[in-house]
Amino acid sequence: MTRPEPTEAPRRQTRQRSAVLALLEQLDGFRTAQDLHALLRERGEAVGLATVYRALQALVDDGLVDVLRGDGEAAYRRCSPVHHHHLVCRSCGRTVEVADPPVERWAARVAAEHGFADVQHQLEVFGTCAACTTAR
Amino acid sequence: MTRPEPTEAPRRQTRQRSAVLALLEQLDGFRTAQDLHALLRERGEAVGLATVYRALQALVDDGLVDVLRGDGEAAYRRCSPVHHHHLVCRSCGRTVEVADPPVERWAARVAAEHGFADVQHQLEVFGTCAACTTAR
DNA sequence: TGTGTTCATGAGAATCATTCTCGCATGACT
DNA sequence: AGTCATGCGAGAATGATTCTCATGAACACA
Repeated sequence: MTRPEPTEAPRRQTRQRSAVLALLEQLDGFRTAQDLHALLRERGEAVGLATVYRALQALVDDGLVDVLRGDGEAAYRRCSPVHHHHLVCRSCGRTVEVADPPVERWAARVAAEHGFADVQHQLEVFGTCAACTTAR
Repeated sequence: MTRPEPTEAPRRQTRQRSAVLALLEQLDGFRTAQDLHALLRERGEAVGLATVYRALQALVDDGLVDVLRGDGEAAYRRCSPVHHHHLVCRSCGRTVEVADPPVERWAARVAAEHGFADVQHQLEVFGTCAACTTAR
């Protein structure tokens, strides 16, 4: 009811897509597509930039990766498939996944009060992590 | 301690900036810079696109306008200067400002638990408003 | 109210991330 | 192995935003 998925596209497994996912698995924090592309090249994995974008989109569609839109460029991160939010260090990018049932309920209630239906919400928390705070 | 504002730039009042702000006052919902530019031209207000961007940035810096980054393009809206969040209709763009003390506390607590300092958060709720729901 | 200094404007070029095009390569399935 | 749709790569195209720089307008002060 929330996700009809009419044209269930058969996803094909290729070296490039595996490489992108594998790289994301090792990283901890949000990275831009361009960053990921550069990292792959450094490691000798020859992957085109357009392909990185396509792979990331596919992963996002499959719910394996989350997107964060900072100023101008989008950042991606391997995430758990259950609904959650992020606590992101604005200095080093380290990220913690956090759940918050109260916010879910609050969003639904406020939306209902104003007559809004089919509600979604996005919540991100930014701060400076302990390591970065002491390091300065 | 939260806003040092070291180089308090003297903001100059010009016809163009007033026009942008005046237009935003009349509109209800988030609009892109390009939209605003087009609207101004329709109304006979000759304003350059670059100037619209500059004016919007200034307004955002002054806390008079809020930004929303959808896919690719940023949207702007005249908002109250107190901290709040938005309930946005994804169909017609109509927007309601909502406050939520519990979320504020929750964000602060979760951040503290993970050792994060200097915390900020962004929360937006999207849905379909009553008018758009019945109109379909 | 004149006048100079300084900041703002505008047209178009430049930048930058992202997407598209299209010919070729390669998975998946028989 | 053979077929064939799907994915890939390089570079062009797109589209939003920012920059450049010569000109114009605000503001402070005499």
